Amino acid sequence: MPARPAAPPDPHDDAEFLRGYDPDIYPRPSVTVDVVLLTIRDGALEALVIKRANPPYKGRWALPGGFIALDESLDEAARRKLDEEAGVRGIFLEQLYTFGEPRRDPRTRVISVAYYALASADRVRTAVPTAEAADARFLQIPGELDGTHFAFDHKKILEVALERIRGKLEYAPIAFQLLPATFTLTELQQVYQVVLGHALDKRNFRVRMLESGQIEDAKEVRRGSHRPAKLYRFKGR
Amino acid sequence: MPARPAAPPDPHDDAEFLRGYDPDIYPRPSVTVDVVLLTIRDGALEALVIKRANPPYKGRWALPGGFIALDESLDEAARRKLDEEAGVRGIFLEQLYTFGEPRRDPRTRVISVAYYALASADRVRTAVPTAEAADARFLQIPGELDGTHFAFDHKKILEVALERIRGKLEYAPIAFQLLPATFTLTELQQVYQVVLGHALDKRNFRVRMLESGQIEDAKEVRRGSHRPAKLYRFKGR
DNA sequence: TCAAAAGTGTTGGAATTACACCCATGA
DNA sequence: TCATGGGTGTAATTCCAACACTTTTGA
Repeated sequence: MPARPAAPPDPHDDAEFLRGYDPDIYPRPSVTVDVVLLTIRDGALEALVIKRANPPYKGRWALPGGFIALDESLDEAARRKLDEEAGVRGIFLEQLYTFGEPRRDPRTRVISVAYYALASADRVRTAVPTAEAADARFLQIPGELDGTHFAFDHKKILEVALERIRGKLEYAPIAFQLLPATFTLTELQQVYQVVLGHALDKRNFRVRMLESGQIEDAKEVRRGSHRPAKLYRFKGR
Repeated sequence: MPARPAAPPDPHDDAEFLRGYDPDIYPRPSVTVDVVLLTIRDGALEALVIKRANPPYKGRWALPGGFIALDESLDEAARRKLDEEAGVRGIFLEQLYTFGEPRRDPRTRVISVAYYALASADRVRTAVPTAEAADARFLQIPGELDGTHFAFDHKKILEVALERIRGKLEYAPIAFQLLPATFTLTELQQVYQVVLGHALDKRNFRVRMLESGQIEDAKEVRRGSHRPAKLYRFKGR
């Protein structure tokens, strides 16, 4: 759901207006983006969190994110933060929800436009250490949500992200974003199971996927100490 | 998806931090809310739009909305704008999407948190005239979308709202928000048809609704110059 | 030969679609 | 009595859920 550029305004109208315009007639809040970066590792859904090196909430876990620049779009800000704080580029990213309770940040009024991003584990190696981050790690979701001390309302953001991705999994082709370019049907099924939080029937799952027309045979196999598995590829991207 | 209040921060940590905090170290954009107020009148889906009395985009049609105050939540700001600019209170309201392209407002960087609101026609009489509004009217959606000159990216916001409500109609009980407290099954069916943009089978629709458990018999009838129709009521709200 | 994961069909029930006529009322 | 919208059932099809064993490989 990306925003399109605005239609050009009537030129005479705006030139006239802009001469006298003072942006300070309305109070301005700070605006941040926060990104829920989700991946699957070791059969579990994980989200990147960063330990805050500075107050407020020093020592607590926070989502990667930060203040937007005035010349970048919200999507660009989210991608920049993903790059700077997680070292990840070019992955699936979508706006989640905007959190704007007046006291959600003790410093001042901060409105956070939250995003969620999906990446396969092989694209997300180790988090990049920055001046702001005392530490960074992947939290198991939803398993470690309750035992962790979060900064701001970031627990809530993670919960909303989980809810969104669970709902969306059923009708949108997003599971593939959590896998490398080629994958086995068992791996795809594991993505569904881990996100949804319950087991699925193998035979029904395979028929459903193959008949959905979303994937195609990659004409390769993956070998292990067992029967080789056919590899598939998502038809999009 | 309402935002919950943030968890309380560590007090010592924040007291220390706040003494030296300068909110101006990061540039701050302006933030507005814009509300897509949808209703159904004369068998058509309509959205309230307001003709701008001042630049920028003077004379073009815009959604009700405006700058947020620093001590109100985003939801509160949207409700305030609905009250001030449409004279409507207490209706269904949900966050839609946040639009933040750098040049979407020619004055300065403005980020708009868009909402959509649903109301029955009897709750939305005439729009309230304000200093900012040269005129206000209900636009037929999607019919009049293309022939109308909009301010900012408000056409895009309307399109996203329509897309959202269409998708949501199929799994969430929102159709009732567009009807008065009691309604006939034919009226309910019309809501679905108008939003989805295509006809539905009457017999299938009725069975589906009655078996869904979402509505109950209001033990009344509506009379006209034809056979009286049973009235129903939404079980929630 | 064994362990490990891959791969494969059928059946019963539920849900969905298509489809057309009679009913009750007010004018 | 007629115009208007209200109200009703059935059959065919498709979709979904439950269920267990054989195959292929590497160690």
